[in-house]
Amino acid sequence: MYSDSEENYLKAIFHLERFSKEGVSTNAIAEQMQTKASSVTDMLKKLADKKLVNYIKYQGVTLTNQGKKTAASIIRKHRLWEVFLVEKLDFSWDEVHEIAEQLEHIASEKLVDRLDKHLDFPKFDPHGDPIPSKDGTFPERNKVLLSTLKAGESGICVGVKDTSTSFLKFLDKNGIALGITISVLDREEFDGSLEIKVGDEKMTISQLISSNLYLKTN
Amino acid sequence: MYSDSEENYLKAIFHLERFSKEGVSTNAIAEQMQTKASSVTDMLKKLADKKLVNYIKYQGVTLTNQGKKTAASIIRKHRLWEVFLVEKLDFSWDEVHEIAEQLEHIASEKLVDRLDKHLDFPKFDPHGDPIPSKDGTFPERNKVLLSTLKAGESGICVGVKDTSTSFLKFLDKNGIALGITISVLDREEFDGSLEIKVGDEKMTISQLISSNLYLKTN
DNA sequence: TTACTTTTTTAGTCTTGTCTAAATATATTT
DNA sequence: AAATATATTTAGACAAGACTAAAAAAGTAA
Repeated sequence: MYSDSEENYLKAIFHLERFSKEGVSTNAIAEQMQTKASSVTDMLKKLADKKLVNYIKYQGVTLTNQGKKTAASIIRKHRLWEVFLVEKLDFSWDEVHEIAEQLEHIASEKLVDRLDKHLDFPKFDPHGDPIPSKDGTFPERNKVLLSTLKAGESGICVGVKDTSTSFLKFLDKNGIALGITISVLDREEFDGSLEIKVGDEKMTISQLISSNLYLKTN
Repeated sequence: MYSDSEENYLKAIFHLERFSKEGVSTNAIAEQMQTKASSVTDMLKKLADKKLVNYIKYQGVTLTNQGKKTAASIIRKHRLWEVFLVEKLDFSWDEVHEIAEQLEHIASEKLVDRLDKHLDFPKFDPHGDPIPSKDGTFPERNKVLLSTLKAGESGICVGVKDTSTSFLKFLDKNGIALGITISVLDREEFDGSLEIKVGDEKMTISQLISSNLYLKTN
């Protein structure tokens, strides 16, 4: 249906759209895709011809409904494959992204449906990100950044904001994973660092760390 | 490492090499790949540059050791994915080929190893074809064509020679699948047709059918 | 408003993989 | 061996997707 490259652009625009109220800029896409602005312009014209984006010269782009639907289906495939890799093939959550980047382009609706069923219809991927349903709607979850908790509060880790390998490795090394309970023992107002308890371990983490960890509180 | 297209050519040459004692001809590859002879010539030059084939103008090609190893690894991935689709996702054996054609190009050695383990190291795919090991060696199996059996003999279905969708559908419709026991009740010498028993059902099949079904006898 | 900077687009080129049409090599007949 | 047929390669073109360098538009500052 669409080329791998077209699908990657749609995905990039979809992710960028959540942060910009206006249309997404050419340069923003170029940075996200690790490519040149001129290549982006070329592709935007093609996507516009196919009615996947609304593109006005010098004004950035937005996805059409068809574009959104397509992007959601790619994200759906990506996240389902991530669940598969972690749950069934015992990969750790910091290893699966690159492989899922390839698997998300496999074309077969039946395959995706069967995979979804095989995994028992998961609603969130190993990073805690929501898996859109077939019709493109994203499930919601009550999540809050660890950095917003006060001393004495606690919650269960349900996701990360920064998905970089270095951050995920840091979490692994410190025993922080999905489902782990984290309590805030004390908070240093000067630099926003927190003293927390993870399982039985006490540790101090910087504001940068705590503002990239999502918890579910009760 | 190699492009999808390069991998597909290697696979095609690998399969064709088993039938021709000499080098594989340009036209044979073109037919197998559903493309034009001129496109094949172009690609053969590229593969020769990369030391994957031995190519002499007008004389056809053979795979180098590197070429054979690469082809075997692609076939390995293809067949492991087919096992996965049938065993884990409940696809039938006539539906999996196209999807596996896509999955075979996913690059991740770790993924293949984990998949192999997850499937409990299968030696044959759902069509009964051998799955090469990591080092590229193919397992052997004592198999014989149904058409070579005499009246009174029987065996267990372990594979097919013709893998076309129409043939596989015919088998499905008639209750013939891997692991099914087939007995030869009578043989008509005039046209080579056989009266056979499949489970509790008696039926008559043509020579064309019986010469495309592999059985394991004891 | 004019001058300067940044962003975006255009124009032209490159690579990969494909194609058609024409040329050349090999195979087969007579 | 010459004539014909078939197989293969070459030459030139095209589409997709990316790039560089230059031009044009938009944004910012004096």
